Order: sequence, then structure tokens, then C-alpha cells
Amino acid sequence: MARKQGSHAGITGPKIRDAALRLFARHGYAAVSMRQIAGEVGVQAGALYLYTPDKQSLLFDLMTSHMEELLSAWDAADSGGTPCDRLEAFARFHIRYHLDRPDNIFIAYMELRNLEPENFAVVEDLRDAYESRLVEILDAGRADGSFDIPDTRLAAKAAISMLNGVTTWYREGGRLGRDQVEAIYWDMLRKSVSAMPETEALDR
Amino acid sequence: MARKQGSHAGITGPKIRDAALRLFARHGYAAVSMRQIAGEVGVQAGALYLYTPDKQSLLFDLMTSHMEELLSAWDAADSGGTPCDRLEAFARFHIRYHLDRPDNIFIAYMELRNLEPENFAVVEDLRDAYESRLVEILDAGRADGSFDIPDTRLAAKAAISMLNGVTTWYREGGRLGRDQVEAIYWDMLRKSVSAMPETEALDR
DNA sequence: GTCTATATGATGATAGAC
DNA sequence: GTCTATCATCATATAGAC
Repeated sequence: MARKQGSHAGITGPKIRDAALRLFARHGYAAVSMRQIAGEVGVQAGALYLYTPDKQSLLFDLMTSHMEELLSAWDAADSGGTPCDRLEAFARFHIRYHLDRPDNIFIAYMELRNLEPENFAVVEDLRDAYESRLVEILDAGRADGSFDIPDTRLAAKAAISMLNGVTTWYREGGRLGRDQVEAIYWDMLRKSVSAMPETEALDR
Repeated sequence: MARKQGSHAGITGPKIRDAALRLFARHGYAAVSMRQIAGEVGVQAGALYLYTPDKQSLLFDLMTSHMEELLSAWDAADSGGTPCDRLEAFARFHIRYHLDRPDNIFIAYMELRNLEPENFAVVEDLRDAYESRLVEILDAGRADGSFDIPDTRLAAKAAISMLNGVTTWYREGGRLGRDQVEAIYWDMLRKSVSAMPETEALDR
């Protein structure tokens, strides 16, 4: 019965993470002070150290939990089928997931250099794991002849770069809706890995 | 005859720019101090202010001069021909240019948020101008039927994102050489914008 | 669990000697 | 043209009151 202490017990930690995520994404890790984060949460700077040992751990935790959630979300979303089906699912999943979490991807791709070496290695491994999910799909498609890809590792990097780009310009309520953007990116990706003839006929 | 002063007159300025470029790219604008830049050049921190009014101007100058050089280099490289020829030239130019200047592109794409609003607007315009060069090529190709692109503005963004990605992983002396990388990216880009049939025959 | 107060050092930028 | 010295401010992180 007696719930311990108050209705807001245990929410300061998440609030700190949310504020740090937003501020790091907006201004960059190095440009954000612990005082700013504390100010957003509504506590004093010193109070942050009850929830995180230091600023670096805050960044590291944000990045690893993002990558772990991304990986398990994709593993849950990957429903199998042909390589082409799975590639479509991957592309649409990736775009949707990141458009819903623009701050996360901003940090995950721009704050790598602010991680201390040991932390960087951990995050790098998680990033490789995600990329490998895509490589595996591309390998399967190359094996069964649906894809024509000289180097699946490179193609995976290129595809992820292209899909990530959407978060740098997409704005809710803009010229194109989410579904349209998703469909157009998927169409470009589909064609880019597909077997198709040279376009010599068009070179006048 | 009398050359004014010494053999190193006038080179401190460029040395400061070089050091700032390298350090900003490696650690980020906010994480780099004026003392670090001065240390790299071999002068004291105070001496930097003979060459730049402040740190922000240093970043702004690096970004604008990079974008202006990029634009004029492309305009000189664009030798015309069919839209497909020009797109190939663009892709290969973009990759080569940026692999030669990894620090520049790092700054140009990651330090936008550290620009003050007025400076940001200027750099944004230069970036738009570059993107528009590509849009124009895509429009021409769509008009003559060589490309099948639902939205050329979006396709240009996607293409540039994809091509930019190369700078995040390419290392000299790695598994793939520059020419191979260039060729593979161009092939993916070529296919992604080309008219090609649905791959229904391959599903299942 | 949050506060105030503080230790300790780095920061961007300036002034003035040489 | 570069130096030393300095200003005022900010940083991360800690100690101890309540």
C-alpha cells in the first residue's frame, strides 16, 4: 500500500536523459553544459550526479540504449520472406523508426567522435551489428539472383547513408508526407540494388 | 629586392586555417579551444586574434570557402553531354573531391548547428546552390526520358547523402581502391534514378 | 533527493610590453 | 607580429547542509 515517497519518484532520471538527448542533438555534446541539462529538468547541476557518474556516461548510455532498441525493434519487425520483401521492410522500418526519433539518430551519427575510446568501441560494434542485418539480406538477394551488387558491405553502407539522409531535411507538415517519402526512398533503393541492363541505348 | 621582413611572412594565417580545419573536423568546433589551435600553429592564443576576429568567424570562413571552392570546381568540371553523362561526372567528381578533402566535408555537414543564425543562412544558401546543380541534371534527364524520378529535389538529397557516406568509412589502402568505390557508387546511383520495370517476376 | 557553496581549472578575448 | 599577463566567465565535479 504505502507507495514510497511521492508521485514523481523515479522520473528525474528519465527526464535527465530526455533533456540531454534533446540538447545534445540540437547543439552537440561538447556545446552543452551540465547546467543547461539541469536547467531543462528543473534541478540544480549538482543533482545530475545522483543519476549519472559523469557527462560522458550520459552520452554513452544514450547511444548504446538507442542502438540496442533499434536492433531489437528491427529483429522484431523482420518478418522474413524474399530478400526483396525483407529489403523493403528494412528500408521502411529504418525511415519510420528514425523519423520518429530524429534526436537519437542525430546523436548516434554525429557524436561518435566525442566518445572515449572504450565507449566508442562498444557503440561501433552495435552499429556494425545493425549494418550486418542489412548485409545479410543483400547477400541472400545476391545468392538467389534478385540483386546485382558487386560488394554487399559497401552497398549496405551506401543504403544506410541514403536512408539516414532523410532525417536531415524531413519536416512534419512539409511538401511530402511520410508515406510518400518512404515509398520514394524505397523505390530508389530497390532499383539501386536490382539487376538491370546498362543504359547504353540512352546514350544517344 | 628587399623582401619585407622574413620568409614566413604571411603564412601564419593559412596555417591557422589549416589547424582549425583539422581540429574542428577531428573533435568538433565546440570541443576545440583557441589554445589548441594556437598550439598546433606554434603561436600563443592571443596571436590568433590578429588573423580572425573570433572563433565563430574562423568556422564560418572555413565553411564558406569550402562551399565556394566546391561550387566553382564543379562548374569547371561539368563538361556537358547527356544527362546520364553529366550525372556520372557529378557522382565521380563529388566522391573524388570529398575523398581528397575529408576534413572539409566533415565540417560542412556536422558543424552547421554551431553557426550563428546569419552565418547559417549564408552557408545554407551555398549548400542549396550545390544541390540545385544536381537537381538541374536530374530534371533534364527526366525531361528526355532517361531518368524515372518522382521528385528530383528529393532524389538529389538522397543521392548526395549516399555519396557523402563514403567519407565516413573510406580509408586509404583499405580493401577497395578509390576507382572501385567510385565505380560502385556510380553504378548504384545510375540504377536508382533509371527507368526500370517492377521486379514482380522475382517475388517468390 | 535536492539544495547551496565551492574546489579547481579551462575558456574566449583583450591590453600592453617588446 | 608575437609575446606575457590578465579579465571575467564558464566548465565539471564534489562536499555537506537540510
